Amino acid sequence: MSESPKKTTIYNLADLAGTSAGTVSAVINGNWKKRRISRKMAERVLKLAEEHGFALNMQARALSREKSGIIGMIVPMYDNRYFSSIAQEFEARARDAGYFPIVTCTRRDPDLEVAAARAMLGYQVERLICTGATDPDRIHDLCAAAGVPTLNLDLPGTKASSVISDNYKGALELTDSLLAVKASAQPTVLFIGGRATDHNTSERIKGFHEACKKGGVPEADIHVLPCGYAAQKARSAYVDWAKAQKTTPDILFVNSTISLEGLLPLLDANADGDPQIIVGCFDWDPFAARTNLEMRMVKQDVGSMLGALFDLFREPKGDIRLIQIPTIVQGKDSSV
Amino acid sequence: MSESPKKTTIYNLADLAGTSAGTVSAVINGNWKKRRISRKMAERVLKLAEEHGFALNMQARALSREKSGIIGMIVPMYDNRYFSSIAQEFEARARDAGYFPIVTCTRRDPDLEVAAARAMLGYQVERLICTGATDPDRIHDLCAAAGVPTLNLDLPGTKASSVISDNYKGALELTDSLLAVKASAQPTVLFIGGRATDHNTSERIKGFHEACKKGGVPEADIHVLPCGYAAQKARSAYVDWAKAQKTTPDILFVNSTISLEGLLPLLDANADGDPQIIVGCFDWDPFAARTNLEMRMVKQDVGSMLGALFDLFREPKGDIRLIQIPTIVQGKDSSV
DNA sequence: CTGAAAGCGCTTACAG
DNA sequence: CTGAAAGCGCTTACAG
Repeated sequence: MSESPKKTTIYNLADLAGTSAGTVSAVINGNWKKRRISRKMAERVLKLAEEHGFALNMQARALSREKSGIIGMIVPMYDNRYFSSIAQEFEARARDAGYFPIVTCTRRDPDLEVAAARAMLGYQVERLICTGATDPDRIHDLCAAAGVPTLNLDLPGTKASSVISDNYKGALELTDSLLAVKASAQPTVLFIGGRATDHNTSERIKGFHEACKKGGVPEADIHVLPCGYAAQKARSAYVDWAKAQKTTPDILFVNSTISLEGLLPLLDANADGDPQIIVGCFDWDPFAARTNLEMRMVKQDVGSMLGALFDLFREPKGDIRLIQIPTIVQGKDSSV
Repeated sequence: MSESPKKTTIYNLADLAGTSAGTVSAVINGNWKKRRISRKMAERVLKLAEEHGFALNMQARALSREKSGIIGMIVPMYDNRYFSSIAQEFEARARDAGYFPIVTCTRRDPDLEVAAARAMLGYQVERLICTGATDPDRIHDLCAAAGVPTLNLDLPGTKASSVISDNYKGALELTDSLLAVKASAQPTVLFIGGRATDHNTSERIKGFHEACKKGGVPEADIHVLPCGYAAQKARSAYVDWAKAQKTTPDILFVNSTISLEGLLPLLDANADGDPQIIVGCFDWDPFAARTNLEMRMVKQDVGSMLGALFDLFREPKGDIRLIQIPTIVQGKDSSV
């Protein structure tokens, strides 16, 4: 338990044990049977390592082995239930697969995404998962030049395999369930949030639109506002829309809990006097599911998404695949 | 833009530029004025680096410099607004301070905490932040043996400085505000969740108790159930308590949103017929704040906490300090 | 059963 | 203005 201020190395251990660094290395790595090192020596080395709080320098090992054992993930943000559960699942699975996971959040900023990818390459990640990346193909190119395979999650790319939710179907089902509540009326429906240019939002808009059409909502009563995800943007887009329309929607499809967070105060106030707005949200949050609003949520199946992602690792690297994972619509009474 | 499958090194660049590795190194690191390298050469090297997507091998640099530039944080979980915002803030500030942040979540498992700390030491972190750690002192010892300074966040330790919320005062104020709602009645009050052995929970219980006493609640009507944080544990502890008492509490102090998540379905059902339970929660969540319950929440000031944490870095390493950051009680009408 | 030595990709005095 | 060389802490054929 010597409190040496300096780090212990395999050379120190070798001196102490009266052996060579190579032997210590073999013992520490647990292949002393292969090296046919005496059990006695192995035990001596292990004991010394323990006593000195020895931690193998993984950077040196990585340099020497020419592989780091690190797997990286970039993610837009943590502070939201969807992405934070992705990060949490990723960590657990990466660790189980024998990797050391590092994750960086890039605040949906394309430049930060690239900077983060570069930094990860500098730290020698063996693979990189791009989650919700604005431009995954650009990152793919960067990584490909360094021989690092990438995979896309949540938002697809064209140059590497992707695992995403079935956004079209999820949005369709969610919209169906919202329309069912207002079955008799002639509702005004509004879709709000997200970026029109991103694949997920455009698929969701398609599903939303399709359901509206099938539900007999006239085109004139269907409104779409892909104003960005940020809470503030959703809020002001909603306010502006309501002012221009001189009314509130009967049915509101909110594209992510991030946008919902900005809208909530407005909807809440409304619930007092005006007729109740039926709200749907693409993304789930245990507390949002229990506000005093008439609320339906789409839960993305993070467990299956990450399962599929890690399955792709084992697959013979063949063609680029797009895997779509079904989502679950949570009604007011769904069990949590 | 050569798509070499192999990584480019400073030697490759040196060959290409017709110079030496030392020179390339100086250019890449931006101290070519100091090395008095010709602007011409510098530009040539930079151009080649760009063309080849060169990424300096940070592991090699770390080995050579004997410092990694990495700062580590362990955190119990991501999947909750408090800890995920801590992780997010930490990342941003660490990056601003010139560090490369890595964070690992340890699921409140003491063994995982130690394993994570060891792994981080292996990756040569220069400092380690222990957030909500069960046994921060043990981790401190581990790190101290390797010459790595630690700091505690959220939960304090005795061997390194700590930044935590003012748990006593926060709980006192929250309880005050809950009692104010039921000012006239003779309420039964229940505190639920957390670990009696952890500093935060015990301080919160003290504050809770103090407020109850001042509020004139007789001891017999004050109940405390530190049953752990997990949602399921809180749920069954509550059910058992209610069964034994043959009643529900009038005022419920929930120790963290994690526990609240398990309780919510029960409270919700209750709201129909029975008298409304006044709920307080130590921790804040934007959606939990807007359920149909009578709810008050304590928001921990994550920004100030991390500010204080990074301030400690700059301080001359002196005595061990315990910094307590005030919390904010959010009522039903507080702006978000 | 074990050791000496080269090599991984950098940095940094040192020498010119 | 620039290069040669040692060293950071490992791993891994290779030799014995």
